Amino acid sequence: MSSLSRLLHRTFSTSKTPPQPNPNTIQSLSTALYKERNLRTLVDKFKSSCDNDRFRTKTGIYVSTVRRLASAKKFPWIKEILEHQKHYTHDISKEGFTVRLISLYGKSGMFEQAHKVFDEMPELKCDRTVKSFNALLGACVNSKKFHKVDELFRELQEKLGVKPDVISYNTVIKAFCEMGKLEEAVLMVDEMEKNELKPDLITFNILLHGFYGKGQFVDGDKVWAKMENSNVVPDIRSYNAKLVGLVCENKMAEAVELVGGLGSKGVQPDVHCYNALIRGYCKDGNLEEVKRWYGEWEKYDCAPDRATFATLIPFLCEKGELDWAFELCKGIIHRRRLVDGAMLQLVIDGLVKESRIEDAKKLAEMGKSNNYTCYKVEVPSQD
DNA sequence: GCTGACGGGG
Repeated sequence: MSSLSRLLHRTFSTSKTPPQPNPNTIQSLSTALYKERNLRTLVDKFKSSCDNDRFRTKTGIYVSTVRRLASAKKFPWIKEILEHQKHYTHDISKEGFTVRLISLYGKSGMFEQAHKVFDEMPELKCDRTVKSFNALLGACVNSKKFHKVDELFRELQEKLGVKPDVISYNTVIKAFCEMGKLEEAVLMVDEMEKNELKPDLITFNILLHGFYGKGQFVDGDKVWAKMENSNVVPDIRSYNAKLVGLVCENKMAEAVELVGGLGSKGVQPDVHCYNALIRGYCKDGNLEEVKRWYGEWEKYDCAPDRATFATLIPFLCEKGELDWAFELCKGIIHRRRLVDGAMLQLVIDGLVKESRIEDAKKLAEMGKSNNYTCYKVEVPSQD
């Protein structure tokens, strides 16, 4: 047990230290080759680990491995490890396992492959129920083939004789919202009700996100009213959908009021609320309010995260608030999940522009020792 | 256990 976990951790952990980054071309080429070799090793280790029955139950490792390969655009390797799964005839005949493959292909944007697995299910001796039907719809959405979703939904219902459930409808509604076809999304709700399926919290959240996100408050409020009439209790995501809409429309006073009122509704504000407000004030160019809200973190049950800094740091650089940006970077640079190399480079460039070469070098040095790949200090010429 | 549905920036 523990030896398997240790092996898994050693092999598939993402916290492996990359080699020393270097802006020099030859060096960065060798870094790229190193990464490539590393990923190839990962693929081989993954495939051989699959022979272990317990390994194949580790959904999380499948997800993180495929995600790493997808972000490196190694799509043939994704195909290699997922097609390899078909050797495990006992597993592949279980719908849950095959659904996993379909959904992993979908998350990698490989809809064609997802569809192929779905089509092969009969010959893989695997039953197809509404579960794999939904997995395929979801893969279609995740691959951003939104226009295909509705067609697939109609076509497969007939072909397979499956009866769609709430999840099927929610997936199609999501696709319509993504395409901005909000009226059609609402028509789908009518259709599901006709088929005696009740829209649930997720249905409403998808719609709220669609309408409010496009600044359509009147229709968004209609969805909200329908949600309440259906005795569906809004959660933090429902409120955040509205909040994002308010922030997009620069309605900051209403946005603040909304967040302030959450407590009395028994809803705990989360990091998305704060980021939305900070984003709004950055968009407004309102440094005072950005400062004020940033300081509010500790009063609540959340901490600034990657999205916070991704909003805040470019804003501070633009405003010439290099002191604050510099301090923030120094504080979070050892936590890679919070800040990326592009953010550091922004601050370094800002410092250089103010002729604070020593500070720029210091930050670049810190970046280097924390294995960031982006840390160039280009000293402007003196003339 | 066997994950099919809702989030944020560039």
